[in-house]
Amino acid sequence: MAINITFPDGSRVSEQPGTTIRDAVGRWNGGAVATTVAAKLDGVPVDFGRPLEKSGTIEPISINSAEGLSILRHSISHVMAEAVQDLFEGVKVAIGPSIEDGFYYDFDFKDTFTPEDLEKIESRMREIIADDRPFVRKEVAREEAKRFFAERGETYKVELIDDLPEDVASVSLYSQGAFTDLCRGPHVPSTGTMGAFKLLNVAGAYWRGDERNRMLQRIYGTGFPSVDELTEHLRLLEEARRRDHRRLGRELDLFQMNDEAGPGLIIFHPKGALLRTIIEDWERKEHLKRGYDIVMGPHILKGDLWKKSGHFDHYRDNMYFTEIEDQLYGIKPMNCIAHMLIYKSKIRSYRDLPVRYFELGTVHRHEKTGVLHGLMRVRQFTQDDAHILCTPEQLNDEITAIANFVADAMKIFGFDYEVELSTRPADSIGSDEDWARATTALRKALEGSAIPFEINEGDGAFYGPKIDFKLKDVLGRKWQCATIQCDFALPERFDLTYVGADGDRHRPVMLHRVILGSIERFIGVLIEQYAGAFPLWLSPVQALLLTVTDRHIPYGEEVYRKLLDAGVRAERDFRNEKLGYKIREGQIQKTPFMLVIGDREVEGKTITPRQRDGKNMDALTVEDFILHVRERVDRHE
RNA sequence: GCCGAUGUAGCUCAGCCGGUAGAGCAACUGAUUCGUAAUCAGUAGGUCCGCGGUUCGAAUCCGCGCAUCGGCUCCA
Repeated sequence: MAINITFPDGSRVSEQPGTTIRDAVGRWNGGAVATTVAAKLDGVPVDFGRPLEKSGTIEPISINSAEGLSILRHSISHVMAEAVQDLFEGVKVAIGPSIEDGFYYDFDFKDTFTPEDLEKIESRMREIIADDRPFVRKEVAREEAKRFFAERGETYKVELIDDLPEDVASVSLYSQGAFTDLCRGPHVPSTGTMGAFKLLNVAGAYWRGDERNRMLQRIYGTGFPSVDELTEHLRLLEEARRRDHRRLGRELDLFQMNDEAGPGLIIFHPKGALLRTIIEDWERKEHLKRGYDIVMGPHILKGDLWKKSGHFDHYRDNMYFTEIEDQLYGIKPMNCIAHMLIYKSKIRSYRDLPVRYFELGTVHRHEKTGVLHGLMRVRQFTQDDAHILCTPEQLNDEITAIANFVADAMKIFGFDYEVELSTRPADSIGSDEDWARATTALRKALEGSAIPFEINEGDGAFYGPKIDFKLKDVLGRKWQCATIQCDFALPERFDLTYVGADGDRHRPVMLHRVILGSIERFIGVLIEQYAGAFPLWLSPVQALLLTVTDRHIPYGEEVYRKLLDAGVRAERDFRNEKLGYKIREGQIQKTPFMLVIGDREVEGKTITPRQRDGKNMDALTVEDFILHVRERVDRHE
């Protein structure tokens, strides 16, 4: 009896049961077969060679789609696992999924894999690919699969099967040649369909991502349908290395990290400190404009306060402590405590709310050595932190205003971002009702502004749920910067109150929020975003003055003076070097403007700006140049 | 914190099987006074990450520690 198959374009064909999807697709559109790696049968991804059993819809998955790419990479990971087991005796396989930029497979092996091993594995993979072995799917009973892997000593697979929900009666196995893996699939039809791949590096990874478990060896690789796409991806990796803020930070003389000073501590050089000052000045201005008050708190506060706040019980491992005259003091990892003390300094009326306390607050957090990374992850950093105390009724407007603030800031710096809502973690304080209220408030504000978001279960702060803004840089990498946290717990613990219109005392709600997050991290992201070529308004040096010969120095000094007086950040290179040499150095430093001063300029009382893109502006007076710079700085260019 | 790799001049890197350290760029000095990405010549520069061990002798081999890099866990 024939069955009816519907394709995405609406066309229907009649097929005999047992016909493969491949054949059906071939009859529908012969051209599609070559680029198809699998298909969705009634919306469920399955192998291209799967026989049809009943009527339904088929949607081919192209190797050029995101889903197809993921299937390809997953298949490559199986081939890699086979190659590894071929080459090395006693390797156990764990898991090997496709990931955003490629794939990995985790192995348990007594020896360690070296970069040379990766080459050997790649060669063996090419042999397997040349064999063009089909990926064969087999559905077996759960117990049979367990026996199968137990006999082969594949204890990780046995554990995976044991942990399946009880109602799962059977699992699927995929084999290519002699290698069989527990796998949901689908896979590409055969090992001949592998596109272009490359193994990249080997790293440690805990079994099931739990640090209490055994550490396995993870081999990372990437794969693409074509060699060209692989080459382009490798070029992007190279580009990322070229933009690395640690490298540019040294080359542009922005900051250093110093072994003698200690890990995770940044020393800002004049240009880095200037860049930071520009950003911080912008922050102060923006916050005052938006109704925040600037405050400043101490770096250390008595231990009892940290006990009261819950930090001592829930955040102690991340804190540093010191002792003064037998009194325990905690070095602040967050800025909220002092802000609450400011709130408590007098009786507050509902008419005073909301209050918004802003501080460029420098905090210290103990980070494990292995996580430190340039400016992105450090032990001392400064947050553009604020705490807003408001009535429950004001909560929505305040959260919305912060989200708008984030949107405005990200626009100025040229970033896209994604939003996540993180809910209550296991280790936390406060009542269930308060957590529910806080989470709802955050969600409603996002929904009210039609901001799309994803839920990140159990990832909130210990005192409240949070909205995280993950900023995306030009290379598509994501960074956590802005965050809004809704907190009913700390106002309770510190007994913060306001007098309501009814004359009674009420509890305010506290919002913790940062816009750029850590200034250090944000600068790191900015360096990579702009590849060190900062826009004019941020550039520590906006204009570099270059003399052609020594006789132009007096006029050069005059110009330099005028620029400084006008607030233009200028530097001089009046050395006795050829112009081309000075320009090369200025260009390497990515200076927005180089102002050339020679006979023509001295005579006409002008300067000739050379832009970073290599083009010259027409000669103009210093005054006109200053106006030009000011206009562009005002537009945040 | 865990797994792995790495650590030589300011930077990038070479240095074989253990025999006492080298290049390019940068720096400094001199000459050159020059118009849009590198003028020429010379000089100087090293705790070979640190400590200990093996050895007649260690940058090189071994151990411990520190730091960095790539990941994992964690996170702004």
